[in-house]
Amino acid sequence: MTTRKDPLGGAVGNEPWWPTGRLHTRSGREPLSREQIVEATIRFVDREGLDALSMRRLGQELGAGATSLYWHIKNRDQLLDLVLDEIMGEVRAEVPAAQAWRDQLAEVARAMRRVLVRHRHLASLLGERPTLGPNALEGLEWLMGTLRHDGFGVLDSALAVNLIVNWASGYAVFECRDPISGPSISPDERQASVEAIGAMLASLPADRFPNVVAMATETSHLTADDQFEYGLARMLDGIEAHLTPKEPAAPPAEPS
Amino acid sequence: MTTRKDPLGGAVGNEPWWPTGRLHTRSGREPLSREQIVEATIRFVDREGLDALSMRRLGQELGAGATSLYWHIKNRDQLLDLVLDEIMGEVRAEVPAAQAWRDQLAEVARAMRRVLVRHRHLASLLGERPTLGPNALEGLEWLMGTLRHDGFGVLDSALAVNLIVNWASGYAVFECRDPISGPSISPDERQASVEAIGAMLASLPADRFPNVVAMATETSHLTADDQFEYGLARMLDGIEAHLTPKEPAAPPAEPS
DNA sequence: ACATGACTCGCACGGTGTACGAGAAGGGCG
DNA sequence: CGCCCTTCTCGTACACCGTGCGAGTCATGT
Repeated sequence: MTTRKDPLGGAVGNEPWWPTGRLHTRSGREPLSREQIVEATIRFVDREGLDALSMRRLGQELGAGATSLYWHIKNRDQLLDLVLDEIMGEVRAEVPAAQAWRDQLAEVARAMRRVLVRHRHLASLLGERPTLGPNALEGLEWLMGTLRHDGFGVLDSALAVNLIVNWASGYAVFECRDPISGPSISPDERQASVEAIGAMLASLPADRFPNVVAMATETSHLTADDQFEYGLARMLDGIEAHLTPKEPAAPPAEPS
Repeated sequence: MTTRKDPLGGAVGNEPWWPTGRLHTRSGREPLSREQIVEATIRFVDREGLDALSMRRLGQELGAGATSLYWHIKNRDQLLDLVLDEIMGEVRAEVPAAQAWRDQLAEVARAMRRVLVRHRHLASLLGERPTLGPNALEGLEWLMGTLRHDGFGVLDSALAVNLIVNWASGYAVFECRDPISGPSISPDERQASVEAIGAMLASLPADRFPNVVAMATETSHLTADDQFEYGLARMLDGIEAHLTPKEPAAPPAEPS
């Protein structure tokens, strides 16, 4: 509400574009900000895991008191919503722009998986709370736009986008959940869990679980990328086969 | 130090993680049992939600002290593992036996979604912990067996099963996640909340989110079943198209 | 009669989220 | 200059959490 003159003639009425708030608190440090808290939360959870996250520990991470955070965020749940939307922004930021709808959907799926695997301890949040933040909506809007520009109808775009994004998210969540997968954990951790699960599967009676044992042995050379690309290809094949014969590059398109 | 025996399968070497120890009551009165605790947990969470679950409240549900439960279960996490495997047993129990692989996979996907929606507050657990319990393994073994019996190779079966089960689980988790939590169990109420979210999306600023708004309005008549069946059909189409024309023996052959 | 094993449970400890209110400090205004 | 108002931090407090520990109860084996 400060009515200060804007020397550069900015159009802002309420706030200058540069923070004019106080620079020092009684402890001499810059005040917290919501962005700072969200960033610190992501950093902390990436490093120590989601179970280790508490408001007190997060306060320590920021060199602040635990309850100081509550001036900037409503509660812990809202903080997690902000965190989730932030990494949805990461997805949106790093998906390459492709020409054809098929490549576009594939790149979105890969970017979603890449980001979730990078923040593997945050992936499980996707199963607990809806992602309706501004970044998620903006990404959805953009992806819908590219498909429509390729000649997809609204209904076809919605179904295809929903299917691809849902599947890629779910795949990544399960991949991050399962310690046997997840290429971003340290090798010794991964080795330990692989051996543990392998030993468990080996302990299964081969007469009662012949197919599971066969599966475990014959798929041992498959990486998570292999299975992801397999599913992605099958899904895009199914979508493509279901399209009406009229092809892209046609602005108007009607759902079948 | 007291050297008490406990019914849990402690000191595991290559044993599966689930408890293998037996328990039997000697007293005339019926004491607690692991099955009783698991059943009460499912009942409680279905009624009051996952956040309301605590060992003290669960003890009240059973008319027992909170710490009495710890004789039968190792800790809360193991209890949730048991709960998850129990509803995996529900899935296994109610999937109809079909003849063709395509119908078989479809019925498994539908049963998975049906059970998770029935226990909607438990669905999010799937995103947090792997499901490697005996019921899940048995169902996996059985499904792999049916596909192999239909001529699928081990690798093809594994990829297809993994894809379908992962997708159906993820879809159901997200479906259960989106409706606002509450005592609503009936599908009508659930559908109502889905429509409420659709209405919220349709009220977004149409100039900034034209495609999202168009999607929300044009898909308002779609039920969750419609979208599930759409995705299921696309996925099975993709799998079918990838099969070698005649019979099994299709190596992974992953495109890039 | 006595020991033993199978359970149950009260207590306590250190942790959690967060409501509350006291305080500190910079900016605006007299 | 003093004074207040807004902004922001944080210590304290409260109810609740998971669960380790050991004492207590009771049926059964010998």
